[in-house]
Amino acid sequence: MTGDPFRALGHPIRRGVIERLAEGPTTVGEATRGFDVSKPTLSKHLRVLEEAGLITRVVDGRTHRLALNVEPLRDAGAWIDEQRGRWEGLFDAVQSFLEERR
Amino acid sequence: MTGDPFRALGHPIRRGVIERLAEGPTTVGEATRGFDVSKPTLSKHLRVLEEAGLITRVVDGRTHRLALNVEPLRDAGAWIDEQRGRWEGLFDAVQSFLEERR
DNA sequence: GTTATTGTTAGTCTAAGGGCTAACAATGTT
DNA sequence: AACATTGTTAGCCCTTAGACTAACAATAAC
Repeated sequence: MTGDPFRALGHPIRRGVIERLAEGPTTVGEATRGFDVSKPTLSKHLRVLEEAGLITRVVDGRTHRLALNVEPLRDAGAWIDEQRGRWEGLFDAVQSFLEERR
Repeated sequence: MTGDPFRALGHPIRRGVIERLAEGPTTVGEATRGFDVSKPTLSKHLRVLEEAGLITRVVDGRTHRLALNVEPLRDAGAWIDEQRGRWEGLFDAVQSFLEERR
């Protein structure tokens, strides 16, 4: 888990893979079907997701079964909610702040 | 808003700036204080955040006042929650999936 | 035992990311 | 008017990201 989950989520293809896996675990082939890039490129994207802890791989014969790993997603969501929550407790301050000073 | 919010959140310095702004709007100098990189580098990071719609800038004399913009944060959080929610409705399928097949 | 399928590894290429210094622009301060 | 402060722009450098092709490894199917 050397990778940063936020960074891993920073590429649309990787988010696309996450979306597919969110509907159920599946193989590499299925999880990456339709993205218009080469297989090696997709393989790299999967590795980034794996290193960030966002997906788990179980080798099953010649196919690799992928599953979503929600913990990092939960953490990322919690961070976002935390920042949002703090900010939203400050609307009065924001209002006065945004006013031009004379 | 040409930038991708997820990508913008992919750098620790940028997340750090978000964390500071979550505690209240402030100036560039304050929001970036303590990060051990040069001013131009920080300026670039701010631009990335701005282009992703995550922060708003109000020029006030020679200082620039920054404010957090929660909408993209909310969207990002919603996306994460959605994926997580879908996945968590599947635990039975996951269990059977993860078992080795003989 | 070939051949097909699934997926990764190795190596290369190019562009973008993230850093720096030097210089500037704009405003405040004295 | 001169200087200080706040912040950006311009230009450079180096590394990493993200793509490709070619080749391989492992298993399944025939």
